[in-house]
Parts: sequence; structure tokens; C-alpha cells
Amino acid sequence: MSKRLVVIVGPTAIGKTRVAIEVAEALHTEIISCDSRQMYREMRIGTAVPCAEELAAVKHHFIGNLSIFDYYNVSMFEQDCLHLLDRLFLEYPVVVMTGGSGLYADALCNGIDDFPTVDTEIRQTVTGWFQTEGIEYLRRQLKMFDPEHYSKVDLQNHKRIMKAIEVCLQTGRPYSSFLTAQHRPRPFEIVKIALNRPREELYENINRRAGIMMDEGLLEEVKELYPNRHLNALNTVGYKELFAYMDGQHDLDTAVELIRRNTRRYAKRQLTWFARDKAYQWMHPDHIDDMIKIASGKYGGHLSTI
RNA sequence: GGUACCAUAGCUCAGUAGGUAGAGCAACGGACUGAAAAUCCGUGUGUCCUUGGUUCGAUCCCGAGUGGUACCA
Repeated sequence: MSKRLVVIVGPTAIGKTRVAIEVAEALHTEIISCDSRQMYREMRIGTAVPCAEELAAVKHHFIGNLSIFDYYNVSMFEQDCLHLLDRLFLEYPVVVMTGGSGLYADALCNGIDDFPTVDTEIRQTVTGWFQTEGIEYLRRQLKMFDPEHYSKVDLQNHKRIMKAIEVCLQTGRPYSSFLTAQHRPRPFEIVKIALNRPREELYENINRRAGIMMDEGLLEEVKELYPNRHLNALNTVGYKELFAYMDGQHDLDTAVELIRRNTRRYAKRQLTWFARDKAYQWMHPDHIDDMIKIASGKYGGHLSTI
């Protein structure tokens, strides 16, 4: 019998946690989180991880499984998920995946090209080039190492250029030679659902949730993390704005407003990402019964797609 | 009730010696292959309060109205 992965994505604060839990409960299965920040156990309030009650209701994977000091990336997530699914599908015919990190979800659904992990020293070297020589220097290096990628990459985006150079240095091969963009077949069926609601409502949720996080003690969480604020994991909405407040760059009210604005912008970027994949069925988070039907493979009747 | 000032983008405001307008913030759209809640790119979205008048032409000048603010009563 064919196994099925039900992917439920959506912008931050849309209500994914509740939906995923209800669907997973109805199907008596477990949840895989695809959220690049909820993995860090030190970041709980600011990443809105499911509460203890929710975690007790349905077994969740990839929540609080890492430390902010750990190195982790999409490819590792892909592999970890595939291994986990091998195990879960022995027990369950259907597994639910939910989260807001579109790249992570896609890595599991479609696969991602392999290339060697880059040594820390090489990454530091390239980062140093950017800091001391600037982006134009990076562009010249990339043009030399990998003219093909140079012609395609966003030359304004230093991260993209740096990534490519790092791989070139690590392997002695052009970065573009690793890119196949091949869709990797998976030994299970994938059903994709994307949640959305009127923008105004989404923004109300986001604005309200920022206040709730502050009430729950986000500032205290951030204060504990302050000494490590330069770690990548902490370059995150909700944390960076409060670090800036602690540095005296603006007052607390301003910091909270910036968290709200930056979360809104993040939500828009997520929506743009998900919209590109036409396989997603867009649904309102309140239409859980329909989602359970889809998740169970029962497509009959009217579905409240939006 | 009287006098003065104001009315332009979602908000705060600038401006046009009369030729249908622009900043900041907010907002909107897009890209994305191992740091992705990251990173990067693009876009003014407007009955210039309403209505008469002067004018080839009014957001701008004049009158009236409406709404607001301040002061005097």
C-alpha cells in the first residue's frame, strides 16, 4: 500500500500548528516540523513552538532537536527526514509535515543537489573577502571560478555569490557543475496543502502574537541569548530587533513594532515562495474537515479551496 | 457665536511663480539549490475636501460650503 506525506505549509501565524495537530490526530499519526528555527531548543518563545499540551497530543519531530551552536542545513534536513520517514512509514500509512520553511519542505519533496560540505576555514576565508574586499571582489572571483554561474546568479546578493565561491574552493570544480535541478522521485505519495486567509486577518494575528510573545517573556529569552547574538540561528525575526533594543538602538516599543513589521514581511516572502509551486491546494485554516479528507485520500465532494 | 489657520498617498507632511504632484514611514509585487524567520531585487498605490468663479488650463488665485485645530467669547 502506498504511503502518503501530507505537507501543510503557510505563512507564519496563519494557524499551522493547530491545523496540523487536528489532521494528525484524525489520522492517528505523527508530525514532522519543517521550520528552520523551531529546531533550536534555546529559541522557544520567539519561534512560537507548539506548547507542551500540543506536543503531548501529537508526537512532533525536529522541534528543539538542535542547539544554536550546532551547524545545520537544508541538505542535512532532507537526509534526516528521509531516514525518519523510512521508520515512520513502517508504522503509519500517512505522516504529516508542517512548517514555514519553504526551502526545507521542497528539499524533502523534490530533493536537492548534492555537493560537499564546505570546511569552516573556507567559509571564514570567503566571509573575510566580503567584509574586507567587498562584493565587487566576490563577483570577480566567481567570474573566474565559475563563469556559467556568474551569468545566472543574482550579483547583488552576496550570500549567493559566497556560497558558490565556497563550493568552488572546496572542490576545485565550478559550483554550477553540481547543479542538476533534478526532481528526485520519492517512494511515497505527496499531498500539498497551503494555508492562507485574508491579508488583513493574517496581519492581525501577527501583530497580536508579537504582544503575546512579549507577555510570555520573549525579552528574558533574548537576554539569555544576547552573548551569542552573532550566531546565525539568532539572525531571526523577534530576536534581532530585541538585541538592537538592548544595544540601545531603539526603545522597546519600537523594537516590538519592528518585530511586527518584519514578521509581516517574512510572511509575504513565504507566500511568494509557496505560490510558485502550483501543486499546493490553497485552503483556509478553518476548513480542517476538508483537509482531513484530502489527507486521507478522499477527494470526493466539495472542497473549500481558496 | 466670532476670528485665525489648516484640508494633498494608508499615516506624517512637502510642493507646484497656474501646465493634473513627491519624501519618510507603512504598504504592495518578485527572486530564491547546504546560514532560508536568512539574503536580494522591484513598485507611488492620489476625485490634491466639495462646489461655483477667473483662466486656453485650477491642487495652487477668488467666493461659498463642509470638516478639523487654536484662540476669543
